[in-house]
Amino acid sequence: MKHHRRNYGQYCGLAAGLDLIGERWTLLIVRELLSGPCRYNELLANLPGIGTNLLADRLKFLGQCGIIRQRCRESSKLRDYELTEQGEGLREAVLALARWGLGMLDQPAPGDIVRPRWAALAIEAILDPSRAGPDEQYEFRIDDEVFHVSVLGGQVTVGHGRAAIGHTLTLTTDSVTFVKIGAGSLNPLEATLTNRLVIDGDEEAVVRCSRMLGLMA
Amino acid sequence: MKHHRRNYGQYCGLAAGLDLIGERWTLLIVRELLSGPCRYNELLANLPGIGTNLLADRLKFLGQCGIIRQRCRESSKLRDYELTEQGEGLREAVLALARWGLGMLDQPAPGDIVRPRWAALAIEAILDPSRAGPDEQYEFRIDDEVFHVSVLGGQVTVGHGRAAIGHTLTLTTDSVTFVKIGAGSLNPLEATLTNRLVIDGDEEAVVRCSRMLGLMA
DNA sequence: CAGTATCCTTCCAGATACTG
DNA sequence: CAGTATCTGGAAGGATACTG
Repeated sequence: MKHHRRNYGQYCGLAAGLDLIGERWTLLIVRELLSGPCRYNELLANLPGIGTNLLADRLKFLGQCGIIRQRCRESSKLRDYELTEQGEGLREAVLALARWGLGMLDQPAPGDIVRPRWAALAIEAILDPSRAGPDEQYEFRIDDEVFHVSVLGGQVTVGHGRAAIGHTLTLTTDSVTFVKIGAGSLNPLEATLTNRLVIDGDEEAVVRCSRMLGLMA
Repeated sequence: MKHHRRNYGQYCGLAAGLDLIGERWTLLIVRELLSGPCRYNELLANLPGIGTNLLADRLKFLGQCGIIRQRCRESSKLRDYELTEQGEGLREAVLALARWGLGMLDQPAPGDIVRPRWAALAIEAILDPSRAGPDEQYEFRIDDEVFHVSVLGGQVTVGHGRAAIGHTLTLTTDSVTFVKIGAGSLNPLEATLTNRLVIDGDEEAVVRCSRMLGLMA
C-alpha cells in the first residue's frame, strides 16, 4: 500500500515541476546524468552523502515519471541510467540554476568536495552561444579528466572526452580554480599568473574562447 | 542553539544554488515575489498548506541570504517582502523550470488550486522574445485579475495590472484554461470555439501575439 | 555491482495559542 | 496584521548492514 507522494496540489508549471524534481538530491542526480549515462555506483560515488536507499528511491521515481530510463548493455550485464528526452529537457533549467548558484558562490568551504564534471557544468552555464565565433573546438583538461567545447555553426556543446577533430586551444586547470573563475571570485588573468590556469594555443583562439565564456568584453 | 542547515557540501554552482533555494516551498515563495512585493498574509494565502511557522522560517533564511528584503512602507506600518537584485536573478531559472514543468503537466488533479498569477507565469515562461514584433501591449484578463504584456524595443515584460498605454489586444480567460494552453494540453482554437478563451482586438495583433507565445508557427 | 532492509534522526503539516 | 512559540503524528532523510 503506497502512500501518496507529497505534492503541492497546485495547477502551475513550477509547482508541478517541483513535485517531480524538487526533492532533495533529485536535481543533483539529473546533473550527473546530463553529462552522460551513469551506473549506479558511479552516481553513488559522485554524490557523497546520498545513501544508497535514497538513491534507489530517486532513481525508481524518476524512472516512473519518464525522466530517466535504464539502459541494458547487452555486451556486459551492467545496466546504466540515462536521461530520456523529457529528462534532457531539464538541461536549460539546471544550467540556469547553476548559473545563479555560481553567482552566489564564494570560496569553497573547508570539507567541500569538487569534481571535474561540475567544473564542466560551470563552463556550460556561463558560456554565451550568441558570442560564439567560427567553428572550432577547445579542449579543457580539468584535474585528471578531459572535456571539449565545440562550436559548430553557432551551436555550442560541451562534452566529455577529447575533441573529435583538432582543437585550437588547450586549457589546463584544476576543478576549484575553474569553478572560482566561473563564479567570478577569481580573475582568470591572476590564475594564469599563478600558474593555476594554463592556456595553450593560438592567441586569437584564446580571445574567442574567453569572449564566449564571458571572461572578457 | 542553532543546528547546521543541511547542505550538500559540494563546490558546484547547482549544489550551492540548491543549498539556498532547494528546500520545500522556497522556490514557490520566490515565484510569488517575482510578480511583485507581497505581504506576509498574502503569501500565506497564495501558498495553501505552508503553515505559518514554515513561511516565517523560509522568509528569515531568504533574508539572511540576501535573496529577499523587507520593505517598510512609511505611510502605513505594513511591511512587505520583495526580491533583492540577487533574488530577481532567479527569474530565468524559475521560468526555465516552469516551462519544463508545464510540459509535464496534464489535466488538473481534483483538488488542485490555481491562481491567475500562475497563469501569468505561464505566459512569461512560454513566450519567446526573439519572436516579438513591433512595440505594442496586450492585456490579459485572467479570472478577476488583469495582466499586461508589453513589447518594447524587442524586450518583452509581463506585469500585473492594466497596460500603461493603449493595448492592441485583450484576452479574456480563466486560469485553468490558460495554464492548459500553456501546457499544450488544450488547443487555443478549441478554447476559443468553446468560449473559454475570448480574444478581442486587431487580427494582425492576434497573429503577432500568438506567434510570440508559440501558439502558431 | 546493484540494490533491500532496518533503524534512527530530522523535517514538515496542521493545529492552536500567544504577542505587539 | 504580522508574526512567534509550542506541540504532535507522520513522512522524508541518513547511516549501516545485508543479499542475489
